[in-house]
Amino acid sequence: MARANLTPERLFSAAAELADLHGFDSVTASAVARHFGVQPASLYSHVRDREALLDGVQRFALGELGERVSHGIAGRSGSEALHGFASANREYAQERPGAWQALQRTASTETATSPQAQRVSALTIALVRGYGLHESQYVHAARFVGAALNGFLSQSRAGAFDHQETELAQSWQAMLEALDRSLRSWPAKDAEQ
Amino acid sequence: MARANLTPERLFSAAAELADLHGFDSVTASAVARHFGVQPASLYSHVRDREALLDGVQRFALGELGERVSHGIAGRSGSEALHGFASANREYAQERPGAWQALQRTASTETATSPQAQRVSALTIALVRGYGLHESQYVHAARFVGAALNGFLSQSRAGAFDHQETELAQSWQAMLEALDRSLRSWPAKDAEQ
DNA sequence: GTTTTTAACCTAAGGGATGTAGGTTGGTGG
DNA sequence: CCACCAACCTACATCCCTTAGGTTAAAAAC
Repeated sequence: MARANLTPERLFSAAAELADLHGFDSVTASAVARHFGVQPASLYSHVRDREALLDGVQRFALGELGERVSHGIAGRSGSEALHGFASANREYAQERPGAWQALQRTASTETATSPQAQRVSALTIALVRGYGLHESQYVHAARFVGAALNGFLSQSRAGAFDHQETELAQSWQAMLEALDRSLRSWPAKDAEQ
Repeated sequence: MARANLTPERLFSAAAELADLHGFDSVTASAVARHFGVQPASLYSHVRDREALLDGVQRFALGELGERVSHGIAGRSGSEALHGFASANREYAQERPGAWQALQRTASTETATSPQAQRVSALTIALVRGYGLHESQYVHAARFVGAALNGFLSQSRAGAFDHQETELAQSWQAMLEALDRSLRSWPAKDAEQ
């Protein structure tokens, strides 16, 4: 009986693929085990429990997103970087729907402090820095941008928007313009206020 | 054996309570049945399956949110209405965390077309109308506002923001100001563009 | 009030998932 | 080659979901 050579990393990426194919909710220890042709109990040599498996998928997805975002904003600033950043997010959600959904989970401490999470965070800060904001405002602006983009993608996927494709693209565009305007007019408050 | 007098509505609101107490993921047909002192199989006289149960919780939550938002924007416009709208959302997420989480599900067609969903949508449109936007822009602005607020609440809950309470409140405030600015500067495009 | 009907409940059953404990064995190192 | 170890398996207990058919409380009909 040759061994399947499971590793946590292989589990996470395979689970992400399964999520893309069948939906994030369908990712179970059993489904992943079937994918590798082993018994479900075998996975517990590599991950503590299902929660840890899904956490790992989340970190995997963060890594992929960070890669795309990094490319999307490379060499750009201001409005162009914003468009690159936003497109990277949107395309990831479209091309990796199941993996993207993993990002919506409540993050474990391990994930929240992971290099992958910190990379995405740093890239968002870099984006808003390109608008020349006061440094004390970076974190607020970054959260705003991240929230708006992710919120839009989340709500469009969840069916909260009654939409046609063209109209949705217009709403996306209008949102990017709104974000751009608000970033360009961000007040120069310093840390004293 | 007296009957428990189950109805779909009672199931949905009880499930929402359980979600608040134990987390949305813990809401199962079995848990709800235990709450009412009946066997799990009995629930299927009232809901088609677990999915339908969770859908109902979502509509229940939409109803509650709509009620709060309605009060939050009553008699207000512009920035004041925005603050009322945002506060209603934030307080709902804080006071009904489990029910709020039900809102993040992918909506069924029944839910997306429900009176509750349409009310929340109409209230959001009323909010942006108060900024004097061109009518063709209502839907885009409404989506932007809804996405930003929900995205922020979602990410703060999910641990995506490394935060302290004071800083988080400042980010929230900064976001409201950013939203206000972007709405006040929304371009007056008409439908031809 | 009594009887009949109906749908709300129950039991039984089958299938699936999760995770622990202990056993077996493939692969590595000496 | 042998010893060791961790990766795998089996067995098991517990829990969940849902269907089919049976029982019965409550509503409707007389």
